[in-house]
This record gives sequence, structure tokens and C-alpha cells, in this order.
Amino acid sequence: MDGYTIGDLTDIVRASGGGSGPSNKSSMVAEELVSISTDSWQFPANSRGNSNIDNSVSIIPPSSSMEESFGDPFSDMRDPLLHHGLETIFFNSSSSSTASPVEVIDAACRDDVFVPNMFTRMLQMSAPDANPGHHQLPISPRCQSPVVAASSLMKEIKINSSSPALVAHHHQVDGSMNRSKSKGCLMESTAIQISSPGNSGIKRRKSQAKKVVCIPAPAAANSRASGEVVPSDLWAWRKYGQKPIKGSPYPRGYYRCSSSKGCSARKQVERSRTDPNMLVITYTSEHNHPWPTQRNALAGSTRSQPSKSNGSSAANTLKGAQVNPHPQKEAMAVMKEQKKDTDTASSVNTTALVKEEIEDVERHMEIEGGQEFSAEFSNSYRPSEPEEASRSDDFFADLGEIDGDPLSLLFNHGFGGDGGKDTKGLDPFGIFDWSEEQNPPFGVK
DNA sequence: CGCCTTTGACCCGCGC
DNA sequence: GCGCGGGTCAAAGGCG
Repeated sequence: MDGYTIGDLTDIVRASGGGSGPSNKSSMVAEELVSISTDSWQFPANSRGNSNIDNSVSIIPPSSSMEESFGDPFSDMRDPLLHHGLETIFFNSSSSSTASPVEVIDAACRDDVFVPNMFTRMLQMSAPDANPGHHQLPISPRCQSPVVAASSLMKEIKINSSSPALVAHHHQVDGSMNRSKSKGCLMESTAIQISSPGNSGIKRRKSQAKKVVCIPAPAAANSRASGEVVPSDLWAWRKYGQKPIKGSPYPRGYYRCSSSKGCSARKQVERSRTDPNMLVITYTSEHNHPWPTQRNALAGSTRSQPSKSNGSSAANTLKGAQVNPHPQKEAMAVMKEQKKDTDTASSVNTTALVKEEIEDVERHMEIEGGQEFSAEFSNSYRPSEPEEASRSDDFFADLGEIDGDPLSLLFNHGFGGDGGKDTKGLDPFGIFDWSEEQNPPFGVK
């Protein structure tokens, strides 16, 4: 690859499967978006011959400093499934240039490409408009939407121009209100007001790192009685509020991490006002603890969700931290199942979008041009190098302090540990919660 | 019993 | 200064 640079903390990763999105929306992939088409998990034909995917994208940990991670030592332990899925599936799958989507997923499930820290990885891509010297990447003709979107604000993003189904626009975002319309999904990086546990009653706005994840909203059937759909991830979230949002017919739910007391991690869940099929999840603050490792940590996290005989419920609820000897294979099987269903499913737009940003860092990056980030990260993370696998090992070695096998926990939690009966296990990214009702978009009946 | 959701009230930042 | 909009609190009630 023609080298990579490090970006800021703003990234958007969008897994699109849509089919439901008009191509013109694809072109709307605005700021900081890199899209990954999960639409049947296929790359455009012209991309299949491309074997450079894995080497073309730089995936870097955004949170290498205390500032960026809110002083969170676990900041790069976040949401393992999501990023892992994206990264491994789309950036480590080069070994099979003609790989089918399932194969790609399969590859993603191999140990040697398993990489944690999904939410913290950066995808760096060139933006044709911002960087004329770079190539514009084609958009998957099939889904007619960007497939993986990743970006950063002030950083220069580089990507192998031949990488298919990838597109990024690089824009400088100004003000506290950033809107990125992508495939009908309105991305807003509005100032978010949060409460700091340490500063009770003190609320801050702006300069808050936030990740905006745009994912396909489960069908209405997956909605709660209130009509709200609540994707879940590895963390346990407790809803503490809901507010109608001006201009949006859909309310916004407020959740805080209940996995650990004192955890300031929060997220907001709302439907995109421009595309009701999309859910916009805004993560703010960071978890100050490892992934939930005990049953009780997630107990009741999906309680209100009706239990279904297919085990798609609750949790999914992570029925205990059962040890799965082959979690990844199992997950792969589940993902294949998903893929199968996805092809026939629903109008659900399988688009996921992740965005992370720290405005202060943006300014910093603007000045530094990303070089500092490069230097900062270069010694700690080289995603496209073989070292990555070992780094994964290191990561899990670090997790050794946590009860149980992190991988097992991960898959038992994120993918479900009961042999695929659990629809939670159907979520390769760990961000969907198909547990609520019947007919999960990727669901297994 | 512990954790959840719901929901109205309250607080705060921001724009005018 | 005021009003609006958004974010949080906390009480009430439900569930396993």
C-alpha cells in the first residue's frame, strides 16, 4: 500500500447491505465515511480480483492516549465484535480474492485474523475530493451504497485505490453540529451532554468523544412496544431516559452502561430521521472496565424483551459465560446462517456505520497533519502487518486478568454460546440485538 | 432481590 | 434574560 497515515478519532464504519439504498444516497456518503457492503457480503465483480484489500487499509487504534481514551485503560477493549467483524471481514480477507461472502466471513473467523478492539480501529482511506491524488473507490454496484465507511476528520486517509466497495469522502467538519448523510442515514455529531460520575451534576458539552453507529434497524417486529429498537452489544446497558427529538418522529433512548458501577459509558439510540430503517447509535464516553465477564453483569439487560423459543431473546442474554471450545467456528456458522437469511431478508437495510470523533483532536490533527498520530501509533500498532495476530494475542494476554477466556466470553456473549440457538450469536458485529422479537434480519428460525 | 423499563420533572447549554 | 431543546434524574412498577 502506498502507506498509511494516522487519523483522528473520528471514524465511521458502515456496513451496508442494503439494497434498499439508492445509489444517489451512496454518493451522499459524506464526511468521514467508509462503507462496507454487507449486502450478501459480496464485493463488486471488479473488486474480486483485487487482493490488496487487507493491505490497503490502515487500521489503527484511535485511542492511544489517555486523553483520547478518557483515561480509560480499557478504551481499546471496546466492542470487539463490531470492529473485528468489519476489519477482518473486509480487510483481512484478501487471501481469497474471489472469496464468497461466506468465505470472507469464514476467514474473519479464523484465529489468525481475529482481531479485537473493533471500535477502536481506524480505517483510513483516501478521499478523492479531499485528496485529488488519491483514487476514488467504487461503490458496490450491488448494494449501490457505500459499504464500509470510515474516516477521520483532519487526518489524511489513504487506502489502496483498488480496494473495492469502499468509498470515503474526506471533509472537514465545522461547528458542533456535523451532519453526514449517508444512505439516508443522518449522522449527527452534536454536542452531547453527559454526566461524569466524578463530577456529579456537572455536565459537559462538546469535546466529547462519540461514536456514531448507524446500523440497519431491525424490522418493526423487532421493536419494543414503544416502537423503539434497541440493538445491543457486548455491554450491558440500562435505559435511563427517552426523549422525543425535535424534527424526528422517533424518540431517542438514553442508555448507560450497567456492566459496572461508575462506568460512564453511554449511548443514545434513535432511528434515523431520514431513513427509518437505520438506527443511529451514539456512544459517548468510554467504558472504564473490561467487557462484562459475569452473568450478573448482564442480567436483565434484555429483560423486557419477550422470550422466544428460538432463544433469540434475552440474551441472548448471555446465558452465563459458558465456555465454547470453538466459539469462532460457531460464530462463523452462525454468520453463514445469517448470510443466508440476509440474502432473502427483509427490507432491512444492512448498513452499519460507525463514527468516532474527538473535536479537540480534530484540531490537533489539523495542525499536525496526522503525522504525530502516525508516530504515536506506529510503534504500537501496525494492522496490516503479520504482527497483528500476535498483537491480538497480546491483547488477550492482557485480558488474562479477566475471569475466563476472553475469546470464549466474547463469543459466548457476542455470538451466543448455545450453538447458534441464540440469535445474539447471529450478530457478527455484536451490535444488533435481534433478540427482541421474531424475524431478526439475520435471524435463524 | 436485583435489575430492568417507563416516564415526568428537572437541569443545563445554546440561540435569539 | 428567556425559551427551547436535549440530557439526566429518580420514582414507580415489572420481571426473573
